[in-house]
Amino acid sequence: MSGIDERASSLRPTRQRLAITDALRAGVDFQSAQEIHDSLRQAGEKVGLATVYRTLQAMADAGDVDVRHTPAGETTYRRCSTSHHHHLVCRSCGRTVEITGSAVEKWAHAVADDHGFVDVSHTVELVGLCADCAAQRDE
Amino acid sequence: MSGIDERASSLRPTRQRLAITDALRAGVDFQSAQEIHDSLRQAGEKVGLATVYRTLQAMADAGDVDVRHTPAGETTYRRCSTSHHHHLVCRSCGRTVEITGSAVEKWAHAVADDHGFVDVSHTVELVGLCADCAAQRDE
DNA sequence: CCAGGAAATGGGAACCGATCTCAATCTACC
DNA sequence: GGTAGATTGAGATCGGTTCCCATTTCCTGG
Repeated sequence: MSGIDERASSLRPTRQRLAITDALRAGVDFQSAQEIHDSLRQAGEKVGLATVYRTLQAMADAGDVDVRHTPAGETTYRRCSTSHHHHLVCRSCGRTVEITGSAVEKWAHAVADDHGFVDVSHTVELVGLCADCAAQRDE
Repeated sequence: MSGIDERASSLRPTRQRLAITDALRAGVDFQSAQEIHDSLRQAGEKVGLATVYRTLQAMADAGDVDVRHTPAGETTYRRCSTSHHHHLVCRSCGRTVEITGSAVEKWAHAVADDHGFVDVSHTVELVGLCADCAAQRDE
């Protein structure tokens, strides 16, 4: 494994890979490998679980998809340049608020630029205590 | 498991828990449960692995520590309000740059405030391609 | 100070997501 | 059409985490 990565051209467009790409396109949010495997099964496509894992990993390496780890320890994937948002999660009740912050986007881009990095994606997670849970804690 | 969480007062300050708190205090960055378990062993403290996991989880629930999932699938912990920085990682060669961005900190705080959340911690990860790897890819 | 009972502990089994192995299959190209 | 090399898939395997349950520790009331 050399440090230099080959062009992405070594990926052959097999039926399985196209199916996985489709599944990613169909899902609006992050999906786990197993979820994708399931939905492919239901769609009638027979694809091995190992293939799903391998393909998603290859895509992640190539930068075609973003990767995210859920609190449950699952690895989830989403195709790049999807309408893009972050989450604010309550650590007590799990309530989730979607955030779209152009401020972070700009910041991320600026920082990356500053260090000569290109093609940068980012993951942001805010975890706190929502108003209700905070009130309960303090009473 | 009711939706309403009890006060944190139900945590008894046992020797094991104090040891784990110490280990968290000693480490400057995120540590996995197993790393903490190891360092406790080396320090002469006999603490079961299950206890380490349980305690860290309880602390995370109570908001005393931040949780982070590494790409390798490990769950790591860091005590809150440690001197705090983020990483910019090259997805090809793994080069890492530490970033301290007061801009994000402010943004995170503002967003949380806006939604009535308190005691908010955040995790930010920037993944991209460093200048060298980008040059190699394009040649 | 002591007994009772709930909370906490720890070792090992169980679980689950992810990876690896390897023979069979398919695709691209000559 | 034929062959080399990439790809696939079923099952074994691995590593991190959680569960189980008997034992121990700690708090509380008497």
